[in-house]
Amino acid sequence: MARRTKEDALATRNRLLDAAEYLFQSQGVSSTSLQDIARRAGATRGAIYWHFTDKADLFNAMIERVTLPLEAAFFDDPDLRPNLSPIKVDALVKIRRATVEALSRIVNDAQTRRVFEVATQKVEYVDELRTVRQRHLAIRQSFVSRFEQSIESAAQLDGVLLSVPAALAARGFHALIDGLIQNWLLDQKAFDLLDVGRRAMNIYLKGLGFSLASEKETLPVPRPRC
Amino acid sequence: MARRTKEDALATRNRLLDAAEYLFQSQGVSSTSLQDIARRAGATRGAIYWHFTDKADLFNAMIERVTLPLEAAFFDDPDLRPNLSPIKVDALVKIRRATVEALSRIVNDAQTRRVFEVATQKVEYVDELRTVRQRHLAIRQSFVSRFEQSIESAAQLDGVLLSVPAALAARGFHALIDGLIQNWLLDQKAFDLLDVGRRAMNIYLKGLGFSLASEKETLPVPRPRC
DNA sequence: CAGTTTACATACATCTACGCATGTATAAAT
DNA sequence: ATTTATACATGCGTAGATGTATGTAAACTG
Repeated sequence: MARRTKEDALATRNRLLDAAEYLFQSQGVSSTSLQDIARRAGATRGAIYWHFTDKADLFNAMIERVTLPLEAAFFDDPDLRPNLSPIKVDALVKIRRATVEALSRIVNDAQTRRVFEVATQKVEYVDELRTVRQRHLAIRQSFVSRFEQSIESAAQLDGVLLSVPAALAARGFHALIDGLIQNWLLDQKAFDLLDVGRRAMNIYLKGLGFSLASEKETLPVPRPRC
Repeated sequence: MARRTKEDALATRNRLLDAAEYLFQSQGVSSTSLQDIARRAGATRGAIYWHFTDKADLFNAMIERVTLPLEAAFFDDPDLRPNLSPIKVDALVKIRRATVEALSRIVNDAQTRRVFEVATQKVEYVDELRTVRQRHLAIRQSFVSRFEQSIESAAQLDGVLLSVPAALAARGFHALIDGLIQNWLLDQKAFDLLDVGRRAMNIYLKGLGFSLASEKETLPVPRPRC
């Protein structure tokens, strides 16, 4: 067949990724053949081997198509960067906002949801996907570290003295949110992710000693150290 | 070859399951062939097709070999049954004990850990494993319901008034513990599951309004309603 | 406008898994 | 002591799936 222009090629690539996304979600990664993907994209395996080296590479590209923007949104948000100015704004507000934002993205954006579902239920993490797994671990660590900084900063600002190390508190916070997401993905009509997520988050933060003044998305009122 | 006695047959079956457990963990379920499993068990595919109908059936048996005893331990424990006597013992103590028990089982029992790892990372939940998935969902719901009962009962006993419905509180509690387990399974040297689990649990319960008098495994001192 | 590269399609060769059918030696039943 | 059912082993056919090699027409380059 004929050679296409660069935009056509990119479109083909995206159609392949779209097809992979759909088929991976409905049949699982390993039982989806490259043939299946090509067919659904209206192409042949030749196109796949042109754009990707193999199935693992295709999978990786599919993941990054949604996670890269997601990470960028999280890590580039100036509201979320650890702020080093002498006058601190409440880091807790940032955490709350970012968490709710992440949850609502999963609930509302079908593509994000599909890819998360694939990544958590429809793939086996073995040797050939080791790079994907390692990236996942690194990202997770970044999240936890940022939570840790924010919690520490917020504790200082609000005059809260933590009963556990901030690192541990952050680990728990992440596990709570991650656990909710995964459980929701397993059975999406079991509960309302946004509502339960928001309230469970507040429970946890309250357990850490933080006031819930900012629970209603208002700016927090710093409390004097008790 | 020769027919074996019933105990021999059972031993063969267990060797097959052992082999599957090991190979599933190290290579993933779908890239492990029945041939691989048979070879590692010192048998042939014939033995597998005798004991199981297919790979999904084998997988299911492997899962149930560890989850059935686990569920039995949890649901048959008289200490954990919702107690209907007028004089209630603190349900929170039961929850704490059961949770710590579950965590330490995962940390200390290699087989449990292997199977959990397979079930969460090394398998794709698609149509043929639908029954496994549905069982998983049902079990999870049982856990959450029991947590809900216990939280409600504990709140009544301790004079705590919950800021959220008990069902929601239970959902969050389960997500926290489940999230910690899954994250720990992904990177087991990232943190100490038992320690972090215990303390994160206490943070969450404190956020629900419960006193931490029983944190040190002592019996709780019921507080008057404030 | 000839040559080159791109963006695929087509064809081929290999490999491996699965399911079933059949063989078989022994334990258990009668 | 037969007979029968059990607990496997062996062999066969078939059906994809993967990777690579090769073909090709159009876009791009000079």
